[in-house]
Amino acid sequence: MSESNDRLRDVFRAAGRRLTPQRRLILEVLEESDEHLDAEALHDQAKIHDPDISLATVYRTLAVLKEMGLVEEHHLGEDHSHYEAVRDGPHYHFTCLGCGKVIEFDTPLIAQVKQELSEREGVRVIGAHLHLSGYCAQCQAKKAGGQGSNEE
Amino acid sequence: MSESNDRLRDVFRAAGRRLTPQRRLILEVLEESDEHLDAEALHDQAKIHDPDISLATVYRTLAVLKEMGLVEEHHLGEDHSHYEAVRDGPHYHFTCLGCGKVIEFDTPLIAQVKQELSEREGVRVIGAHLHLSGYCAQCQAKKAGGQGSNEE
DNA sequence: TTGCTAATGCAAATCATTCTCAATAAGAAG
DNA sequence: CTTCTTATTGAGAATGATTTGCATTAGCAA
Repeated sequence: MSESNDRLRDVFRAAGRRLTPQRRLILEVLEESDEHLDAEALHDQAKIHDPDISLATVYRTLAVLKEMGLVEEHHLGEDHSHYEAVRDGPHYHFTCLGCGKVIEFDTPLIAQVKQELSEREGVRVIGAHLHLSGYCAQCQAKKAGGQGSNEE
Repeated sequence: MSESNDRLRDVFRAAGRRLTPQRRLILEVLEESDEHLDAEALHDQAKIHDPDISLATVYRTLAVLKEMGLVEEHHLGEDHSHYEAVRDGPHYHFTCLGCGKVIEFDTPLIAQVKQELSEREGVRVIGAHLHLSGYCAQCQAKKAGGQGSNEE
């Protein structure tokens, strides 16, 4: 317990930052969640383990983690942000306009788009967000079948 | 002037909405702008022609136009929204993290991604937002050349 | 022209996010 | 293990964007 515990601390030290229990907690909650949490949901989850953690700290930590590349911010709905721990490679999102479900996917085609744009415009591409929207299979069936609305 | 004037009105009527001078003005400002205006900039522009138009009306109209498919909303920077009149086909954005410049581009590869995802997941894709970020040619040169910072 | 009701302007209200500041605690140094 | 420096925290006020309530105005169908 005295050795593996310091991996994350080293990452923070390398970034010239301090590893606090709050930061560790916030990152853990994000990593253990399958969802794309927003700041408030994240705060709620974190409060289970540390009832005193403040929303301001959540936002501040999110900014730090984002800067360190450990977390990504997404604008999925129309309003506020959602956050996600960076696991493997980049991936993209599809949101169902009917039920709100989010499907994650990946595709090499985006790398091609980056390549294409880099050559055409001379830019250096660092980040890519792709957000598709439409209707999932279930919601299509629902609309086609009957006009009964049993979904909010 | 008594005939072409009603094109837009018909579009509104078909949507069960009223065409007001304010709505016409807001759409005109958006259509005549090359930029991706935010609500406040749009309000400023609109006030030139109608000093009494309110910011609330700008937001309300933007929502209506978006719903009618005449306008698109983008999250380009990190904070508030920018709006753009829908002209032709879909197109995508690159934002320079150095100077904030926005480059618009199009690519058939996104259509491929849609196709791919539709087949794989059975979804029906309606909208697509692709937002790349990085550094434009000038900002790369600036960073490489000297450390002189002449840019905010 | 009339009447119904959507749309407007204004100001107050919300919502998400950031900031201020005194108190606390991480981590480097001794 | 104690000390010191200063980044980080919690609480709440502040900010900025967007929305809403309400009384008034004005589209547009009849």
